[in-house]
Amino acid sequence: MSKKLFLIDGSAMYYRSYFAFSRNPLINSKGENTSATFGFLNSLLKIIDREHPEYLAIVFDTKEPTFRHKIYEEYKATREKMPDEMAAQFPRLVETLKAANFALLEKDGYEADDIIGTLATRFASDEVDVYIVSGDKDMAQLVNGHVFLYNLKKQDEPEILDRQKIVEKYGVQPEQIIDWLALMGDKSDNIPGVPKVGEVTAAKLLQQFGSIDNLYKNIDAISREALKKNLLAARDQVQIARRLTTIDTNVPIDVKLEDLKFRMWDMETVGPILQELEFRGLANRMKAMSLGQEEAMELRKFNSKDVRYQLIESEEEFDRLLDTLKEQKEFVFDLETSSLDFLEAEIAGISFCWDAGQASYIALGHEPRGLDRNKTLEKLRGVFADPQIRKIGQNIKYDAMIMEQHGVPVKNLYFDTMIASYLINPTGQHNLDYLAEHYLNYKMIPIEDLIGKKGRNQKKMTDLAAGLVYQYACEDADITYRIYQILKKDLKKHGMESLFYELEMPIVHVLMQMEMHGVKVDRKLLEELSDQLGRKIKAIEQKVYQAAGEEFNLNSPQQLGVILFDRLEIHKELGMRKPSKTKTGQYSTSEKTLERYASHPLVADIMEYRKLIKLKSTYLDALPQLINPRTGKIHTSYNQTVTATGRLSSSNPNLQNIPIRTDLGREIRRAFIPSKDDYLILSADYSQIELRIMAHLSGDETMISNFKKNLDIHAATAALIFGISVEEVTADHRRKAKEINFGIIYGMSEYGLANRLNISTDEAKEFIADYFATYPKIGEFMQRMIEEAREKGYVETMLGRRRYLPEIRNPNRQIREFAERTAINTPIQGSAADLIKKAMITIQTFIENVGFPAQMLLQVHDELVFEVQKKRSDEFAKKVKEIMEGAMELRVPLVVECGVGPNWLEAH
DNA sequence: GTGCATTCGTA
DNA sequence: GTACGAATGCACA
Repeated sequence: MSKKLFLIDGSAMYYRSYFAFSRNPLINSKGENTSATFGFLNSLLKIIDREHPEYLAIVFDTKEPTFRHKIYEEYKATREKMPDEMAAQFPRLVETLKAANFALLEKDGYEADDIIGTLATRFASDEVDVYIVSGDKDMAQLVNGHVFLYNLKKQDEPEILDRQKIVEKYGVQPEQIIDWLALMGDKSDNIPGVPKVGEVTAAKLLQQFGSIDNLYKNIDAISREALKKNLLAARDQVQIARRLTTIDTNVPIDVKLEDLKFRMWDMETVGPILQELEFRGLANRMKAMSLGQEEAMELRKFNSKDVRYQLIESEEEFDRLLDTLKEQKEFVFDLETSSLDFLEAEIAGISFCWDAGQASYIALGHEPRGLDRNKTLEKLRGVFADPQIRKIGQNIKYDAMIMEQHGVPVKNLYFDTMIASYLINPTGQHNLDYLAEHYLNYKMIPIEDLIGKKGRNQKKMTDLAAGLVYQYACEDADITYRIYQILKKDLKKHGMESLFYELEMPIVHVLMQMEMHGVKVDRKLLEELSDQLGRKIKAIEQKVYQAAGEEFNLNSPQQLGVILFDRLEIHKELGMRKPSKTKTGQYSTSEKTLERYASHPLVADIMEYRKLIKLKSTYLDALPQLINPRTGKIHTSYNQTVTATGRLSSSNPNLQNIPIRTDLGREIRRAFIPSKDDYLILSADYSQIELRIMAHLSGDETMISNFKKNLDIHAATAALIFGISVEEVTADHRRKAKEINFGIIYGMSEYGLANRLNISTDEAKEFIADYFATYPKIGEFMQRMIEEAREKGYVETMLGRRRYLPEIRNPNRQIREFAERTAINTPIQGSAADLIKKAMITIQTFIENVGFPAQMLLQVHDELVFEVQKKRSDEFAKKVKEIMEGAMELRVPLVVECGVGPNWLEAH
């Protein structure tokens, strides 16, 4: 067997690694972006693990110009500079690679390609096969019987290209690659080719003529005149291109094969660096590899000696488990169920883990049999209800709710790995599969292996035999436990213990109560409104079709645009221009665009149609379908780990976007009613919460004093920036001031404000200048947030919630400025989220401690909605107001407005 | 069936 | 100009 020499184009691999993570960069707790280093090492390990090369070298480009620049000044001239943020990671990568013993090569004046070409030519022999890892098709010219291209693929198998595969892939022999590239040019290197000649034409020409020289000798054999003309015109250019694309295989570099011998790294040397980078999984894997046990890092499967997964099917076994469970201070529990909807879900079984590598699965609802469900759950009540035993889980709210649905209350929800991961990096992923790979470098058994792919034929857990499920279920619990051990320490390191244990975990219980209780809606009212709108919509539809002269899909912005502006050309009637086009080249037909053409009766009708159809389809028709037949109520899900800022989100349905701004839309709120006869709806909302938080965070004296005087903040702002008295403030003044106040929270630019207020950029600029003159510390605050993001890599909220902003150093202005706006907005929006969560916990505790006849129903970012017994609603409103206003001590007062009524609409 | 784009509802 | 989720159409498989 030949020995293998791997020659890796390090610069190319570095680029690829960086961009693989650019959407979701890897950031360690120090805020250092480690994406490129991680990706690079990962690729390297993959190769080594798979191929066990005897020799390996990593080759880099240098910054010095090469002989190609001398031949052709424009060489690579159009290539974009490496992003700063990417360049910043390079020294770290080199440091790591050196510590891991890799042979690194570079030489001024030569590209990595040339060095690789030289070494490949020098060392390829009957004894040594050379594999080039580059991704660049230029390298195909080097391929021969002992030189191959090796391309890493995203998943599974790498692609290995030998002579035959090159011919299949490109349509030319390796010896023809140079000519082929020269004919078609290379955009990324700024080498122009022959106009109109791409991969295919170039390959055809070479198949016909063999080489460029021969092609020009027989140029008259080309019948297509245009092609011939282009070829002739580019003749000199093609010769230059040939020289540029030819890889130099005679680079004077003093390297012997023995210098490239791959020697396994020493963990003593790389270990500390990997630890600094916080590459835990990778470090484990490298350790395993260095010990010569490549498979070891695959976490042991159920049947291996270190993992004990147990299926519990008999009462005796269960009783033994229960006895041990009772002695634990903490355990992971995880349910397998028949459905993701907690009201529908049947329990298939429960897995437990309190020691890494050991887990048990209690089969309760499998085919053909399992333990008696009710009896077993009854026996488990004690441990679940025991507040001394800490419960750990992944997305524990779901499991706990199902237990409660089955009559088993769960006390002491101590640790949710999903939430912990969310706090460490809110913009990342938090599903168990991802966490397992990220923290443990372990690939979970895919659930599809068990229940099949999504779709009609997907099985339910309860359809399967327990013997098939338990390994999967035990693995879930085991992995969750291992991740828990890591994340627990991480939270401490990040200074997030109180945020986690005192805010996020306690809120889980509150959300559970809200979701399980649900909110009553008046189905009949919704149906009546729907019928009413349905008739109106039909009428408008007919009118529009008449005017258009044909029927089309009014819901399709694409078709609508064509009808309005190509067919009817309504812009001409109005003496206006066509609207701008969207990214995908269709006419914009958004509300904002249509507004401009609204004087046309057809457009006015379409706008009305849009409004009505939206209300009907999104709310009136959707909500009744989500009423649970068992409870007669709507049970939304509150998601605690999706927003980047710390807010909750709501889905299935989203009850955080029920209309309020238009009268017709508001009517939908009339359908949200108490679930009991003698109850009322209470709505409590924070007044100007985000502005108040900004006043607090900035410490701006003027704004603080405005709030302390309990002034109408927008009017007060208007008076100050326009230099008039409060009495002189008109509605228009106030509106403008309000826009600026809001705009500031969003980190707006003068351009944005101008757009919003329909004024010139200069005027907007002036407004903003006046604003900052009025509230000087607000401007300082904004600057400070941007600075903080630059220095630390993240910004944080009042309770220490973080958001990483790697884009803050992005050289692309648009991207960078977006990050700057987020740096301003996130501490404000996120602190408001912290605040209301705190209030929710206190209110829920109050309700439960006192047994108050009230229930929290909804949270809409700055508003809480309850149902409360009529005769005690005043008392409750007072208490809620007191708690919400006292949730945190700020430099400004917090103001909460309460309203009660027979439904959500009238509670406002 | 899945994924993206557009639009529009909320704070 | 921040933060979301849902309905719809449409191009792809």
